[in-house]
Amino acid sequence: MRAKQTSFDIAYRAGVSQSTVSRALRNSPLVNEETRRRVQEIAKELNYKVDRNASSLRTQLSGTIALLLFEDPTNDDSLINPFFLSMLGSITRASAKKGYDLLVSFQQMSNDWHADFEDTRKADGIILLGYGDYTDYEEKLVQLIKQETHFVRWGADVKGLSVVSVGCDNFDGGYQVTEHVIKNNRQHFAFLGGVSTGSPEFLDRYTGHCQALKDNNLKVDSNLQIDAISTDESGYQAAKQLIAKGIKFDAICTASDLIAIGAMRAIQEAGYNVPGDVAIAGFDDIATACSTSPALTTAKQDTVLAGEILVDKLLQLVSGEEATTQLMPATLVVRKSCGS
Amino acid sequence: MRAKQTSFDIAYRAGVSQSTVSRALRNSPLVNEETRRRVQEIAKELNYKVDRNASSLRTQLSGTIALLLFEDPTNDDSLINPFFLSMLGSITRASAKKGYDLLVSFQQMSNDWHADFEDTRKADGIILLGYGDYTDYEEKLVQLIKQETHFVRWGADVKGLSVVSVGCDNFDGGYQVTEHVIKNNRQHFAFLGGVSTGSPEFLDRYTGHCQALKDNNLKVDSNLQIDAISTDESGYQAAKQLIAKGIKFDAICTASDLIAIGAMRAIQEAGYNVPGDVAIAGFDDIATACSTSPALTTAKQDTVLAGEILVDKLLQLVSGEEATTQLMPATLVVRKSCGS
DNA sequence: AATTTACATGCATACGTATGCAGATCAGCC
DNA sequence: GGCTGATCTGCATACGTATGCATGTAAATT
Repeated sequence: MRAKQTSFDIAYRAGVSQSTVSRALRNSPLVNEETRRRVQEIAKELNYKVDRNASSLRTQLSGTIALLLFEDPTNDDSLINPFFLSMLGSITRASAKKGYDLLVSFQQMSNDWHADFEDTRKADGIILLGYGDYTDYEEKLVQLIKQETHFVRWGADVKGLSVVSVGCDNFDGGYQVTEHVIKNNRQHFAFLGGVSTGSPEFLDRYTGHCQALKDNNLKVDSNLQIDAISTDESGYQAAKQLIAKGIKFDAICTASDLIAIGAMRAIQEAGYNVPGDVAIAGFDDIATACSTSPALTTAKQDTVLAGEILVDKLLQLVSGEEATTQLMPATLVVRKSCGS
Repeated sequence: MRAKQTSFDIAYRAGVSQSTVSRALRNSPLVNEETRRRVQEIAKELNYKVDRNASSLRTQLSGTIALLLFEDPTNDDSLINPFFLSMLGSITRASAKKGYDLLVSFQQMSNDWHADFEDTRKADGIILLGYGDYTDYEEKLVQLIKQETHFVRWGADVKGLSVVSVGCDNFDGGYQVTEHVIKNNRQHFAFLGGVSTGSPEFLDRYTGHCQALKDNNLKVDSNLQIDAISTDESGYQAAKQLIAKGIKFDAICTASDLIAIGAMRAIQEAGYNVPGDVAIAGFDDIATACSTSPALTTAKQDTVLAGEILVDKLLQLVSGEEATTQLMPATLVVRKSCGS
């Protein structure tokens, strides 16, 4: 029916050549003001849109960013970490703001991302999102660098690799939260979240936590640290394990809000009052954090800002500029779960 | 450095023509078994990937699906309804399974989606996701149909339009949940969720709710129905409003989990016990639903299945086949918030 | 008037792939 | 041996755009 319009159709209608149409639509200074307006008007009238494939083929630029999400494989497939979903939302908005489309993909570590996205010219650059707790992750990054892939990643800085990372100051976040809880007169701290096996992010949060304890002359009891991955179920189990140990504690710091939420449930089911008997703190500030009862005190990672920075840095790389790793502040968000 | 490989490079290495390479890689029966294997081997070795733009330009097929999310503009930007995020996840997986890429975009109603995605050849088809509670939404659909856009939408069937919709049986879901609560010996029901101004989905849930009441000889008190949009804050406010009315109630059904979560908070803060004094039921079964305290009884919409069906139907349309509107069952998920 | 300059347009082509058509090779058959 | 048919390969071209180069025109300068 309504056959697709090409730049030739516009050219015919406007009485100019196809070249002029192309130039007019891209606001080339080469084309006369009056001509430009006429062409653009006709294009608008006919609802003409540049064929992205032809354009990309010619310019070798796709105008698209690929967002690769890789999740903890120990997680249930259907559950996507809400923190990353929030990042996804902000990245979508940030790229739209820059006029880029966003290709979203859940990825396997096994794939060759450069080949899959840059060689195919599906995307100009890649954003990596996910906790970096795989053994072969670093090797993957090395490969990407060698292939000169344009990419940035969310997460802690990777020592020794010239990778652009945008991450949150996990150490400081863990420190702040813990210090806040200490001020609420807690002395016996537990920590839930993978440390030995977990992601570097979790480890940093734990390290910050421990530092805050030390700075306040409190003891770090490794018996009160229990591994957990970032699901509320895992937090629930970890908390039950913790209770079962029978060691006294009056505060739980966690490596993520999901863990905290699960822990809170376990603690409350065990008959303790939060924060009366036990203070519980999270990390991330996911949307749910303000809907728990009591509302969760946590360290906020600003996902909106993070999304924008990731996109900005990636586009810098794409356009051949340098870009630097950046650490974003974590902000203490005080709610009810740790007292005042 | 590592210059991009083209099919000509492969052809040269394999000692055949570019045409043969193209055919071999697409598994054309025209090409000799032995040749095919050799070509594919070399391609793999050189890590060659077909240029998607060139391929799409030639075939006029993008191998991409566009997912358009439009949200209730009354919502805060940064908050994305977790139900839709869950759908996004399942749609991403479903399209990957079909070998399609997914372009994600938050959309304004004002745009011409056909022009933006099909005319640009960025996508072969479109999936619409969002509550359909705008006045100009139907007009938008009419336009899409007229433009012969390939699209499917999530939501209730649209009467009078030949649109492929995949939606949940909201009426039945509302009915089931309400009936379950009634069986737990509740008599005075409140309902939170936009009815007059809201989406057709919310209205259906309410209608099912009312029908269940009637079938059980219970009264529908319109004073106990309060509008709310799908955020926990809105649910919180609505519940406070409800309490302020001073009318007796022992059960609250809601149009969404987020509303239920907000309502639960308000109810608990007011000193009531859930479910002892007041039963609270949700709708959707978002991830958070099992992490509230008490865990939320709700009507589950199977997002994984929904995502697959949406993608399947869209691809049917893209390939020129017919596709039909489909209603998916809602499943009662009994947890703790309504008694047993 | 001749020459330069500035500006605006068109011509021709390349981006990398997919495919219709023609040609080549070879087996099988009368 | 000549012919048909089957099987495989290559040639040539089109998809729709962007851009280097050449061309054309009018104004400005000498």
